[in-house]
Amino acid sequence: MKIGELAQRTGLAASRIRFYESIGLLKLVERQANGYRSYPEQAVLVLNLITTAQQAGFSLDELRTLLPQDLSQWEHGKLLDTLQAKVKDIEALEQRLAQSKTHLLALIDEIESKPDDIDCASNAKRVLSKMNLSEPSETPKRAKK
Amino acid sequence: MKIGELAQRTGLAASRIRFYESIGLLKLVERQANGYRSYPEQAVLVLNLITTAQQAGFSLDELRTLLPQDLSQWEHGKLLDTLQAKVKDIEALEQRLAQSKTHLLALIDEIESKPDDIDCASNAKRVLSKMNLSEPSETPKRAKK
DNA sequence: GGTGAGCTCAAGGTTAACTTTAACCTTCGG
DNA sequence: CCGAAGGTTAAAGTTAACCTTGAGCTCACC
Repeated sequence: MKIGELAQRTGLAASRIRFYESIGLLKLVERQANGYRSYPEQAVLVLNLITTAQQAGFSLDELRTLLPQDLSQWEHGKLLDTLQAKVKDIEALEQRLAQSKTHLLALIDEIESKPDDIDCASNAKRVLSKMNLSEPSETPKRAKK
Repeated sequence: MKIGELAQRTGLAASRIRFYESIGLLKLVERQANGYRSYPEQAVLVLNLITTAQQAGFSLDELRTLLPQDLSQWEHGKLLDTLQAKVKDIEALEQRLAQSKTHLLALIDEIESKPDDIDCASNAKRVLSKMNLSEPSETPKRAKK
Protein backbone atom coordinates (compact mmCIF):
# COMPACT_ATOMS: atom_id res chain seq x y z
CA MET A 1 0.00 0.00 0.00
CA LYS A 2 1.13 3.57 -0.64
CA ILE A 3 1.70 6.16 2.02
CA GLY A 4 -1.63 7.90 1.54
CA GLU A 5 -3.59 4.79 2.32
CA LEU A 6 -1.41 3.95 5.28
CA ALA A 7 -1.93 7.46 6.57
CA GLN A 8 -5.68 7.03 6.25
CA ARG A 9 -5.76 3.68 7.92
CA THR A 10 -3.63 4.76 10.86
CA GLY A 11 -4.96 8.26 11.18
CA LEU A 12 -1.44 9.67 11.03
CA ALA A 13 -0.22 12.41 8.73
CA ALA A 14 1.92 11.16 5.88
CA SER A 15 4.65 13.54 6.98
CA ARG A 16 4.70 11.80 10.30
CA ILE A 17 5.12 8.40 8.72
CA ARG A 18 7.99 9.65 6.59
CA PHE A 19 9.49 11.20 9.67
CA TYR A 20 9.36 7.91 11.53
CA GLU A 21 11.17 6.28 8.67
CA SER A 22 13.77 9.02 8.58
CA ILE A 23 14.70 8.46 12.21
CA GLY A 24 14.92 4.74 11.67
CA LEU A 25 11.80 3.89 13.60
CA LEU A 26 9.76 2.41 10.78
CA LYS A 27 11.76 0.11 8.58
CA LEU A 28 8.86 -1.82 7.13
CA VAL A 29 8.96 -0.08 3.81
CA GLU A 30 10.05 -0.78 0.26
CA ARG A 31 10.16 1.28 -2.89
CA GLN A 32 8.17 0.82 -6.06
CA ALA A 33 9.85 1.31 -9.40
CA ASN A 34 8.66 4.90 -9.49
CA GLY A 35 10.18 5.75 -6.12
CA TYR A 36 6.91 5.65 -4.21
CA ARG A 37 7.01 4.01 -0.79
CA SER A 38 5.25 0.70 -0.46
CA TYR A 39 4.10 -0.69 2.88
CA PRO A 40 2.98 -4.14 3.95
CA GLU A 41 -0.11 -4.74 6.08
CA GLN A 42 2.02 -5.10 9.18
CA ALA A 43 2.91 -1.45 8.96
CA VAL A 44 -0.58 -0.57 10.18
CA LEU A 45 -0.10 -2.73 13.24
CA VAL A 46 3.31 -1.36 13.98
CA LEU A 47 2.24 2.26 13.63
CA ASN A 48 -0.68 1.66 15.92
CA LEU A 49 1.66 0.02 18.38
CA ILE A 50 3.94 3.02 18.20
CA THR A 51 1.24 5.56 18.90
CA THR A 52 -0.16 3.45 21.69
CA ALA A 53 3.24 3.05 23.27
CA GLN A 54 3.80 6.75 22.90
CA GLN A 55 0.68 7.44 24.87
CA ALA A 56 2.03 5.15 27.54
CA GLY A 57 5.02 7.44 27.82
CA PHE A 58 7.59 5.84 25.56
CA SER A 59 9.79 8.21 23.61
CA LEU A 60 10.47 7.53 19.95
CA ASP A 61 14.04 6.88 20.95
CA GLU A 62 13.03 4.15 23.34
CA LEU A 63 10.73 2.65 20.78
CA ARG A 64 13.49 2.53 18.23
CA THR A 65 15.61 0.38 20.49
CA LEU A 66 12.64 -1.79 21.38
CA LEU A 67 11.33 -2.44 17.91
CA PRO A 68 14.45 -3.50 16.02
CA GLN A 69 14.56 -4.76 12.45
CA ASP A 70 11.39 -6.74 11.91
CA LEU A 71 8.94 -7.52 14.64
CA SER A 72 9.39 -11.24 14.48
CA GLN A 73 12.66 -10.74 16.28
CA TRP A 74 11.51 -9.30 19.57
CA GLU A 75 13.80 -9.83 22.51
CA HIS A 76 11.38 -10.90 25.14
CA GLY A 77 13.62 -10.39 28.14
CA LYS A 78 14.63 -6.86 27.25
CA LEU A 79 11.12 -6.01 26.19
CA LEU A 80 9.55 -7.22 29.41
CA ASP A 81 12.15 -5.40 31.47
CA THR A 82 11.44 -2.18 29.67
CA LEU A 83 7.71 -2.55 29.93
CA GLN A 84 7.99 -3.15 33.63
CA ALA A 85 10.32 -0.20 34.02
CA LYS A 86 7.75 1.94 32.26
CA VAL A 87 5.06 0.78 34.63
CA LYS A 88 7.30 1.92 37.45
CA ASP A 89 7.71 5.26 35.72
CA ILE A 90 3.99 5.63 35.48
CA GLU A 91 3.58 4.81 39.11
CA ALA A 92 6.15 7.42 40.04
CA LEU A 93 4.31 9.94 37.92
CA GLU A 94 1.05 9.00 39.56
CA GLN A 95 2.69 9.71 42.88
CA ARG A 96 3.84 13.13 41.79
CA LEU A 97 0.49 13.97 40.31
CA ALA A 98 -1.29 13.00 43.48
CA GLN A 99 1.10 15.23 45.38
CA SER A 100 0.52 18.16 43.09
CA LYS A 101 -3.17 17.69 43.40
CA THR A 102 -3.06 17.61 47.17
CA HIS A 103 -0.91 20.67 47.06
CA LEU A 104 -3.32 22.53 44.82
CA LEU A 105 -6.34 21.56 46.85
CA ALA A 106 -4.66 22.73 50.03
CA LEU A 107 -3.84 26.00 48.32
CA ILE A 108 -7.40 26.46 47.14
CA ASP A 109 -8.63 25.77 50.61
CA GLU A 110 -6.19 28.22 52.05
CA ILE A 111 -7.32 30.97 49.72
CA GLU A 112 -11.00 30.25 50.10
CA SER A 113 -10.83 30.39 53.85
CA LYS A 114 -9.57 33.93 53.68
CA PRO A 115 -10.88 35.71 56.76
CA ASP A 116 -12.64 38.11 54.37
CA ASP A 117 -11.74 41.06 56.50
CA ILE A 118 -8.06 41.12 55.66
CA ASP A 119 -6.67 42.75 52.54
CA CYS A 120 -5.15 41.16 49.49
CA ALA A 121 -1.58 41.86 50.40
CA SER A 122 -1.80 40.26 53.79
CA ASN A 123 -3.67 37.33 52.38
CA ALA A 124 -1.10 36.86 49.69
CA LYS A 125 1.65 36.82 52.26
CA ARG A 126 -0.24 34.43 54.46
CA VAL A 127 -0.80 32.06 51.56
CA LEU A 128 2.73 32.30 50.27
CA SER A 129 4.22 31.64 53.65
CA LYS A 130 2.23 28.44 53.91
CA MET A 131 3.57 27.15 50.63
CA ASN A 132 6.83 25.39 49.96
CA LEU A 133 6.98 23.79 53.36
CA SER A 134 7.31 20.64 51.33
CA GLU A 135 10.55 19.07 50.24
CA PRO A 136 12.89 20.76 47.75
CA SER A 137 12.64 18.06 45.04
CA GLU A 138 15.58 18.72 42.77
CA THR A 139 14.22 19.93 39.46
CA PRO A 140 12.94 16.96 37.46
CA LYS A 141 12.33 18.93 34.27
CA ARG A 142 15.43 18.79 32.15
CA ALA A 143 18.14 16.26 32.83
CA LYS A 144 21.70 17.44 32.16
CA LYS A 145 22.08 15.10 29.20
CA MET B 1 20.26 40.83 47.15
CA LYS B 2 22.19 40.15 43.96
CA ILE B 3 21.37 37.45 41.47
CA GLY B 4 24.00 35.02 42.71
CA GLU B 5 22.56 34.92 46.18
CA LEU B 6 19.03 34.61 44.87
CA ALA B 7 20.16 31.73 42.70
CA GLN B 8 21.69 30.04 45.71
CA ARG B 9 18.70 30.52 47.90
CA THR B 10 16.22 29.27 45.32
CA GLY B 11 18.41 26.59 43.81
CA LEU B 12 17.83 28.00 40.35
CA ALA B 13 20.50 28.89 37.81
CA ALA B 14 21.07 32.59 37.43
CA SER B 15 20.42 32.27 33.72
CA ARG B 16 17.02 30.91 34.52
CA ILE B 17 16.20 33.85 36.77
CA ARG B 18 17.26 36.30 34.07
CA PHE B 19 15.18 34.33 31.61
CA TYR B 20 12.11 34.64 33.78
CA GLU B 21 12.63 38.35 33.91
CA SER B 22 13.09 38.54 30.15
CA ILE B 23 9.72 36.93 29.51
CA GLY B 24 8.04 39.23 31.97
CA LEU B 25 7.44 36.60 34.60
CA LEU B 26 9.59 38.04 37.37
CA LYS B 27 9.16 41.76 37.74
CA LEU B 28 10.41 42.04 41.29
CA VAL B 29 13.78 43.45 40.39
CA GLU B 30 15.58 46.76 40.44
CA ARG B 31 18.98 47.91 39.28
CA GLN B 32 21.89 49.09 41.35
CA ALA B 33 23.98 52.01 40.14
CA ASN B 34 26.45 49.62 38.56
CA GLY B 35 23.80 47.86 36.52
CA TYR B 36 23.61 44.79 38.74
CA ARG B 37 20.17 43.39 39.43
CA SER B 38 18.86 43.78 42.95
CA TYR B 39 16.11 41.60 44.38
CA PRO B 40 13.91 41.95 47.45
CA GLU B 41 13.29 39.09 49.85
CA GLN B 42 9.92 38.42 48.26
CA ALA B 43 11.67 37.26 45.12
CA VAL B 44 12.65 34.05 46.89
CA LEU B 45 9.03 33.36 47.71
CA VAL B 46 7.84 34.13 44.24
CA LEU B 47 10.46 31.98 42.55
CA ASN B 48 9.62 29.09 44.83
CA LEU B 49 6.00 29.60 44.03
CA ILE B 50 6.78 29.52 40.35
CA THR B 51 8.71 26.28 40.46
CA THR B 52 6.10 24.67 42.64
CA ALA B 53 3.33 25.74 40.32
CA GLN B 54 5.37 24.48 37.39
CA GLN B 55 5.57 21.07 38.97
CA ALA B 56 1.83 21.16 39.33
CA GLY B 57 1.60 21.54 35.57
CA PHE B 58 1.35 25.27 35.05
CA SER B 59 3.18 26.66 32.05
CA LEU B 60 5.21 29.82 32.41
CA ASP B 61 2.68 31.47 30.19
CA GLU B 62 -0.15 30.65 32.52
CA LEU B 63 1.88 31.80 35.48
CA ARG B 64 2.57 35.11 33.83
CA THR B 65 -1.11 35.83 33.54
CA LEU B 66 -1.71 34.63 37.08
CA LEU B 67 1.03 36.55 38.81
CA PRO B 68 0.54 40.08 37.47
CA GLN B 69 2.45 43.16 38.64
CA ASP B 70 3.08 42.69 42.34
CA LEU B 71 1.68 39.82 44.31
CA SER B 72 -0.43 41.98 46.56
CA GLN B 73 -2.83 42.37 43.66
CA TRP B 74 -4.04 38.83 43.12
CA GLU B 75 -7.40 38.43 41.54
CA HIS B 76 -8.98 35.85 43.75
CA GLY B 77 -11.79 34.83 41.46
CA LYS B 78 -9.66 34.24 38.42
CA LEU B 79 -6.98 32.58 40.49
CA LEU B 80 -9.37 30.16 42.11
CA ASP B 81 -10.92 29.31 38.78
CA THR B 82 -7.57 28.55 37.27
CA LEU B 83 -6.46 26.46 40.21
CA GLN B 84 -9.61 24.44 40.02
CA ALA B 85 -9.22 24.00 36.29
CA LYS B 86 -5.72 22.73 36.88
CA VAL B 87 -7.01 20.20 39.37
CA LYS B 88 -9.36 18.98 36.68
CA ASP B 89 -6.43 18.73 34.29
CA ILE B 90 -4.54 16.67 36.78
CA GLU B 91 -7.48 14.38 37.24
CA ALA B 92 -7.75 13.88 33.50
CA LEU B 93 -4.08 13.06 33.37
CA GLU B 94 -4.50 10.61 36.21
CA GLN B 95 -7.18 8.93 34.19
CA ARG B 96 -4.98 8.60 31.17
CA LEU B 97 -2.08 7.34 33.22
CA ALA B 98 -4.22 4.69 34.85
CA GLN B 99 -5.34 3.63 31.40
CA SER B 100 -1.83 3.40 30.08
CA LYS B 101 -0.82 1.40 33.09
CA THR B 102 -3.67 -1.05 32.66
CA HIS B 103 -2.75 -1.31 29.05
CA LEU B 104 0.87 -2.03 29.80
CA LEU B 105 0.08 -4.58 32.46
CA ALA B 106 -2.24 -6.39 30.11
CA LEU B 107 0.48 -6.40 27.50
CA ILE B 108 3.03 -7.77 29.93
CA ASP B 109 0.63 -10.45 30.94
CA GLU B 110 -0.03 -11.30 27.35
CA ILE B 111 3.64 -11.70 26.60
CA GLU B 112 4.45 -13.61 29.73
CA SER B 113 1.73 -16.12 29.17
CA LYS B 114 3.32 -17.09 25.88
CA PRO B 115 2.61 -20.78 25.35
CA ASP B 116 6.37 -21.28 25.30
CA ASP B 117 6.13 -23.69 22.44
CA ILE B 118 5.35 -21.13 19.76
CA ASP B 119 8.00 -19.07 18.05
CA CYS B 120 8.72 -15.39 18.26
CA ALA B 121 7.04 -14.42 15.06
CA SER B 122 3.75 -16.08 15.91
CA ASN B 123 3.88 -14.70 19.39
CA ALA B 124 4.53 -11.24 18.08
CA LYS B 125 1.53 -11.49 15.81
CA ARG B 126 -0.63 -12.86 18.57
CA VAL B 127 0.35 -10.02 20.87
CA LEU B 128 -0.01 -7.34 18.25
CA SER B 129 -3.44 -8.53 17.26
CA LYS B 130 -4.59 -8.20 20.84
CA MET B 131 -3.49 -4.63 21.05
CA ASN B 132 -5.32 -1.53 19.94
CA LEU B 133 -8.70 -3.03 20.54
CA SER B 134 -9.21 0.06 22.61
CA GLU B 135 -10.56 3.33 21.32
CA PRO B 136 -8.66 5.40 18.76
CA SER B 137 -8.23 8.51 20.95
CA GLU B 138 -7.36 11.28 18.55
CA THR B 139 -3.73 12.19 19.11
CA PRO B 140 -3.46 14.33 22.23
CA LYS B 141 0.18 15.31 21.65
CA ARG B 142 0.26 18.54 19.71
CA ALA B 143 -2.78 20.70 19.34
CA LYS B 144 -3.11 22.48 15.99
CA LYS B 145 -2.45 25.87 17.53
C1' DG C 1 -2.24 16.14 -23.60
C1' DG C 2 -3.65 18.76 -19.81
C1' DT C 3 -4.86 18.98 -15.09
C1' DG C 4 -5.18 17.79 -10.49
C1' DA C 5 -4.25 14.63 -6.89
C1' DG C 6 -0.66 12.19 -4.85
C1' DC C 7 4.19 11.21 -4.37
C1' DT C 8 9.39 12.52 -3.65
C1' DC C 9 13.18 15.14 -1.27
C1' DA C 10 15.76 18.54 1.32
C1' DA C 11 15.62 22.10 4.22
C1' DG C 12 13.80 25.18 7.29
C1' DG C 13 10.09 26.29 10.91
C1' DT C 14 7.67 25.44 15.40
C1' DT C 15 7.20 25.30 20.64
C1' DA C 16 8.69 25.43 25.53
C1' DA C 17 11.90 26.40 28.73
C1' DC C 18 16.09 27.08 29.31
C1' DT C 19 21.45 26.98 28.60
C1' DT C 20 25.59 28.36 26.32
C1' DT C 21 28.70 31.48 24.40
C1' DA C 22 31.19 35.53 23.70
C1' DA C 23 32.67 39.86 24.77
C1' DC C 24 32.90 43.07 28.10
C1' DC C 25 32.25 45.46 33.00
C1' DT C 26 32.80 45.57 38.32
C1' DT C 27 34.14 44.23 42.77
C1' DC C 28 36.96 42.11 46.12
C1' DG C 29 41.08 40.02 48.32
C1' DG C 30 45.98 40.05 48.53
C1' DC D 1 47.70 46.55 40.57
C1' DC D 2 46.33 42.04 39.33
C1' DG D 3 43.54 38.21 38.85
C1' DA D 4 39.53 35.66 39.99
C1' DA D 5 34.79 35.68 40.89
C1' DG D 6 30.58 37.37 39.65
C1' DG D 7 27.61 40.78 36.76
C1' DT D 8 25.73 42.46 32.08
C1' DT D 9 24.03 41.83 27.21
C1' DA D 10 22.49 39.86 22.81
C1' DA D 11 22.28 36.06 20.12
C1' DA D 12 22.51 31.49 19.12
C1' DG D 13 22.05 26.54 20.57
C1' DT D 14 19.31 22.58 22.65
C1' DT D 15 15.61 18.81 22.63
C1' DA D 16 11.56 16.25 21.01
C1' DA D 17 8.41 15.38 17.70
C1' DC D 18 6.74 16.74 14.22
C1' DC D 19 4.86 20.23 10.28
C1' DT D 20 5.47 23.25 6.31
C1' DT D 21 7.31 24.76 2.13
C1' DG D 22 8.88 24.57 -2.44
C1' DA D 23 10.34 22.48 -6.40
C1' DG D 24 9.78 18.71 -9.12
C1' DC D 25 8.03 13.70 -10.50
C1' DT D 26 4.02 10.54 -11.75
C1' DC D 27 -0.37 8.77 -12.31
C1' DA D 28 -5.28 8.44 -13.51
C1' DC D 29 -8.81 10.41 -16.03
C1' DC D 30 -11.27 13.19 -19.62
